[in-house]
Amino acid sequence: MVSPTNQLLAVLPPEAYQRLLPSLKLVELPQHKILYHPGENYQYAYFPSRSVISIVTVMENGSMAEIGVIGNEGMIGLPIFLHTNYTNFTVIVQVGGEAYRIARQPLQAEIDRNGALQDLLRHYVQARIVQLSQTAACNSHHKIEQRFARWLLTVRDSIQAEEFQLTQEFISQMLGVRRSGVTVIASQFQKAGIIQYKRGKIWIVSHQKLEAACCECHQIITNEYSRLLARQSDRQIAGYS
Amino acid sequence: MVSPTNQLLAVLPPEAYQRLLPSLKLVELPQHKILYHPGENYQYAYFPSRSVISIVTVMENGSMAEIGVIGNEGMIGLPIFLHTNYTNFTVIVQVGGEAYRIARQPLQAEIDRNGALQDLLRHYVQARIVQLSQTAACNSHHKIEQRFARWLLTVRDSIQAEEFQLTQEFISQMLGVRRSGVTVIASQFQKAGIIQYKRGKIWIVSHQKLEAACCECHQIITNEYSRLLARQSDRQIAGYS
DNA sequence: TTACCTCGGTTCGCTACCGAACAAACATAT
DNA sequence: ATATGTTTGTTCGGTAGCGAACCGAGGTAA
Repeated sequence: MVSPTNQLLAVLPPEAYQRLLPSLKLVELPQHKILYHPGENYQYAYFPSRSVISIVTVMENGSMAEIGVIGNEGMIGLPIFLHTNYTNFTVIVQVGGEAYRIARQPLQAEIDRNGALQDLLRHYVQARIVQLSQTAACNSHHKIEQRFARWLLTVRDSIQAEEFQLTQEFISQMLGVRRSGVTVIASQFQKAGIIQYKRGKIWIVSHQKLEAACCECHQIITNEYSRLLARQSDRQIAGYS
Repeated sequence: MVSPTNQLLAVLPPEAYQRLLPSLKLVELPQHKILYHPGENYQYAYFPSRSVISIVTVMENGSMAEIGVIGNEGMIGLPIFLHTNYTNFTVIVQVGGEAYRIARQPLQAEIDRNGALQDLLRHYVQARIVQLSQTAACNSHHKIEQRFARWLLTVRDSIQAEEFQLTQEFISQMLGVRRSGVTVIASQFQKAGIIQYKRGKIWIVSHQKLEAACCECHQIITNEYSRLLARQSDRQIAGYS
């Protein structure tokens, strides 16, 4: 198995990475830990390597909506890059595991060099915007079945594993639907040989079948991430000038 | 009536604004004109002053979802700022009117000075992300009635007028619902003395009642825009350092 | 053992919204 | 005035998903 790491950090040029390295600390994020409450200032950014982090919003009527899933392709901490201190969303660990943590100041210092990290984060912002936009469209126009499939694929890609610790109750909150709604679909998927699950553990049996059950949204988001997060050198050849 | 202009341009310090001025051209955007097709490179940015522009995505099943509304508080052209050339969305003029247009190069040049414009756009990106996130949540959890009310308020704020040229058919596409669904709500709103409409023209009778019919989402987005787009001088006092 | 808690399976009636179709009112061009 | 297209009003059956409730199976702890 390839050494698990974060894709954003991996595409940085060696010099930039070396400058960040002393400030990066590998931490273990426990499942369901809340990294940021609404309005809380961002003191650290996180680059997940084997964890999945969700950004969610809680509405006045009490219902919840997940508005971002960040895995090893991304970073928690855009408010630092965007000079805006905080957001009104909740940031919660969805699947526990390792992440690289860095404090605000050293990250800011590297960004302020106007080099590769700044370029990379600009592209990353665009990728997140596309992810968000597609989520907005998907939420309103696709069925629970497709959204559930997409969500599983996203988690799979984020932690590069086919099995994870997740209850249907938790999944239903992320999808913003009833728990019993998830149960019905999960049971269908299990009968169809797509997944298997048992008391809070769920694993993907057939990746292909899962993709078939999914809407186009997953592919669109994946494509956008690969387009925008190619290596610096590639970008200098093919990119904008 | 105050001179109509764009709020982003208005909060720029005079020097930065003066540098942009020779490149800014006031253009008239006709209703329903498509500014960018999916994948099309951004050659111009637009700062609406009295127009409203929508960013929409069309899904494989043919349904449409609006993922952004930009009025005089915003800009079309984030892909230029983010160095990513294009998006896969469609940009269409929703309510025709004036906008300031600027070509990619002069805008990029001013951004590259690393001054006030770059700071401002960073904040603007954050505001757009919040807008998008709230839209995603709103789309899945709020009723057509509330979303319709919110949408009208957004348009009102964007062009600072109580009356606009919009068919129910067009509105239904922006909301991603059936046209007859909009008709029913519009008719209710008219009976309740909230709006009036007639063959493609619609006007707000009671702003207060409209806000009452709306979900919290409009207020949340509005608050975020005012927080982040305060004048440079204010931000230096209260802001991040 | 007993008790308790968590997780998943299943059912009930209900509501919002869909897709489709058709009709009526209005506007514009001839 | 007549014809044609646009915009809105209304209705129909159908369905996806809701909220609430209840049950049972599996795990954990005394």
